[in-house]
Amino acid sequence: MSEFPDDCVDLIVTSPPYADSRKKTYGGIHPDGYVEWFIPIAAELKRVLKNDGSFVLNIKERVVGGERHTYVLELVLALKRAGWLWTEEYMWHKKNCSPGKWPNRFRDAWERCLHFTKQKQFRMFQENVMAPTGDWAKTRLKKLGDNDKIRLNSQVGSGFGKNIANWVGRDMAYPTNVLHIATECGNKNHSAAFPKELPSWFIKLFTAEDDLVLDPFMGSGTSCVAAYELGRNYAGIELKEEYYSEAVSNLNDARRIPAQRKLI
Amino acid sequence: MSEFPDDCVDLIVTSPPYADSRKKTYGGIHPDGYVEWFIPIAAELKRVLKNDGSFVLNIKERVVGGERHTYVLELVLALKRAGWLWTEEYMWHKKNCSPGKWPNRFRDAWERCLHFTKQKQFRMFQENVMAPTGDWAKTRLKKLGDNDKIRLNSQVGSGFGKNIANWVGRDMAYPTNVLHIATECGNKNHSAAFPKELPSWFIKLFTAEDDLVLDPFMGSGTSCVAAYELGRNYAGIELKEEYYSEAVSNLNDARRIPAQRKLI
DNA sequence: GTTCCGCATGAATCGATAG
DNA sequence: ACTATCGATTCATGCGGAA
Repeated sequence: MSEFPDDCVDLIVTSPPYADSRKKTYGGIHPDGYVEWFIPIAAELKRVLKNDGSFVLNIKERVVGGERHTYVLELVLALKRAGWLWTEEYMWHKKNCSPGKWPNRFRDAWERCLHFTKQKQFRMFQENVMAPTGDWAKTRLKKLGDNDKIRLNSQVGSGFGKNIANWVGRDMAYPTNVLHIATECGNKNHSAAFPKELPSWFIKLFTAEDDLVLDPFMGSGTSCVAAYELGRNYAGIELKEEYYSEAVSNLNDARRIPAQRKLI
Repeated sequence: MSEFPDDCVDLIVTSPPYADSRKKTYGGIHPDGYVEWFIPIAAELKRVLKNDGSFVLNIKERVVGGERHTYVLELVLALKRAGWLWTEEYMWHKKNCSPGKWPNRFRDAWERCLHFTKQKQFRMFQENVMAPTGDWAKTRLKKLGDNDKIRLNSQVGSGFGKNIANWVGRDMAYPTNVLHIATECGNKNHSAAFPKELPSWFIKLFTAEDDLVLDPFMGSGTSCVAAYELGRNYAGIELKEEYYSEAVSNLNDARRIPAQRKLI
């Protein structure tokens, strides 16, 4: 990242390695040292980000010794001390979270999407993530699983399927700061990073076409693919050769999404 | 609270006055002094709570100067330093959050329900809050009319009708740590407290009948009414005479919920 | 062409066992 | 005494193949 000029990135959206969770692939950052490890990286991120840009950090603290570790809370405080503004905390509701049963807790079905900026005024294109509502939702929701109806009745969510584009011009509403997105599982080879819908949503919200999106922990390139599909420029950084190759492969397979579908 | 004996409360569930948000009614605790104000109260809460009890704190940080204030994060760290275990953070997704539009953020549709305990081992009755599974919904609900679905839907989490009870143990699944509950939009006089469903869920999860539930910021008594309805004992503390009277009135109107419905 | 069913899969966590 | 590994538990999703 040191080769990047100052103030050149419009949006940073990333999902860094979670503390201790991928020790086999990333070497494992210990929770107690997580903040110390992250802060110098955040300083470079702040340097390359434009003043009216945004930094979206997808992260969730792990359970250590029966309680939630506090390194994410401490990271927010440390980033504030480093000059970042903690503008908002979006919530990713994972509709299909990992199974399991334990005596003292339920399955964890949400992650944080922390939104940091360099200044109070920043670029935001709210219309780009409007979601359907009203009568439209009633008819469209019929095609969703019954389970969605039961658990998430009448919710105006954060973007549904891709064919949503057909309904442009009908009743649309601004979303909330809660995103309802399923994790990608199934027949993918790579270890499922966050679902493409997640970076897509923030890319649509915080950038325009031809803007530059950076993912400093690229992994298999989900954020970069999302940026490419939406007609944005992208930059990704990845230390692991294996992940890098996979990202290149995924980006080669990626296709731009037709313009009229970008608005949704 | 100083009159309470040690280790007498099974569950503390409360929604304290949010910093600066109700200054007209509560005198307004400034965000910067929030932790300092809360810590001595938390010490008393820790004294009166049984060792295997739980403390559920419903709270959300306000926006101050364009960014989220950090007093809630600092409160968690301070409570940990005071000996509390930060066992879990449940998320309350407000299905119908208040309308509004701002240039730099969307409507806030979630609040934290922080779960603290005194020790790793605590009482938890997971079966009491089980919800229908996806398969159950797909196969069983298909034959019901839409009205039936809606009616059932509205009762998820707050006790089902009688005929649903027949299915207990067959097609029920444990919930996640995300609660989908609508805010109560009725024309109540008091400034909107949390919906009764929220304390009800935690009361069912963390207490048995005849246990003692405490709400140290009773307000209009929502938590106490929930406890009473579920056959628990309750204690509430409220400084404002006006709120206290309203709570007494609400408690006089409350009715116990028939036993067979408590289990769902 | 639909609808239905079966199956693999996942940023998980706990408790017990082994080093 | 402390850390590392492993089995058990559990459910929404999306795919492919079958009806």
